[in-house]
Amino acid sequence: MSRPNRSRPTASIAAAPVFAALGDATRLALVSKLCGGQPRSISQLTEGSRLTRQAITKHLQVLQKARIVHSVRSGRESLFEFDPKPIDEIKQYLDFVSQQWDQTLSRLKSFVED
Amino acid sequence: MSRPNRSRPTASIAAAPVFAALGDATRLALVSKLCGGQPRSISQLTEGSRLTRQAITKHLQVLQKARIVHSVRSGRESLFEFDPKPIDEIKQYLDFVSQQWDQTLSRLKSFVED
DNA sequence: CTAATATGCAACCTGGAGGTTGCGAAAAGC
DNA sequence: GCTTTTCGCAACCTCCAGGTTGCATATTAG
Repeated sequence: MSRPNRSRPTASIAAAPVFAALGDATRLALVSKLCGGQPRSISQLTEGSRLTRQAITKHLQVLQKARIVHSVRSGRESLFEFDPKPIDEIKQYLDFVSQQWDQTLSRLKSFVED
Repeated sequence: MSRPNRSRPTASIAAAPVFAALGDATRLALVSKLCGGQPRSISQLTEGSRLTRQAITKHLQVLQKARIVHSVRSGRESLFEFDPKPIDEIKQYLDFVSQQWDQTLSRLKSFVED
């Protein structure tokens, strides 16, 4: 069988859409609200913002396409709830990057100490 | 003095530009190359890609504005090297999000067990 | 039933992201 | 000195993200 191939960068390029979804202050604020666990309706999520409900709706759909969030219809309102998997995945990618960099630093250190 | 104010979401909205900088497959590939520690010139970084050198240059400038990378001129070529701080910062934000979610799960668990 | 609430859908606008080409200038090779 | 390399700058193009307004529809309240 092929190598286990743990977290090589080529595969992690799939993380780009998740990063892109988080690359907006409005959407980051939405994630911060929803990761607390309580599902909230679009109107509730619009409440604090100066943006329109439709703008917030579009942002929520971007988050939903990145699977960071999903919606459940309940009566006349659609409730959005947080989904942790994509964020765990990009954390793995960032850990890979940090680890590569730390290896560089330790190689440099042992070279200087030599 | 004002509260220590550890990692509340409002402050972490400053992470949005860093996420945006990582929200592109080309730039993710550049980061993956550079986090290995070896500084590389623009031509070297263009080598594998199907894009133009100027396109790669623009991507590098985006990464540089997000402080994920910085350039040093050396003769006729400008070498880019990785900078770990912004990535550490967004890792902290993601840890905050995961932690919030985990607290929700444990609250739910203790409620069910009750 | 009627009114208020919550949402969906569609058209529209604007700015900037991502990419290209063309040209000029500085460094290095020969 | 002449020729490559390597890069920077600028103009230009296309497309979509982000935002708005307007209207239609379903659901709940009274």
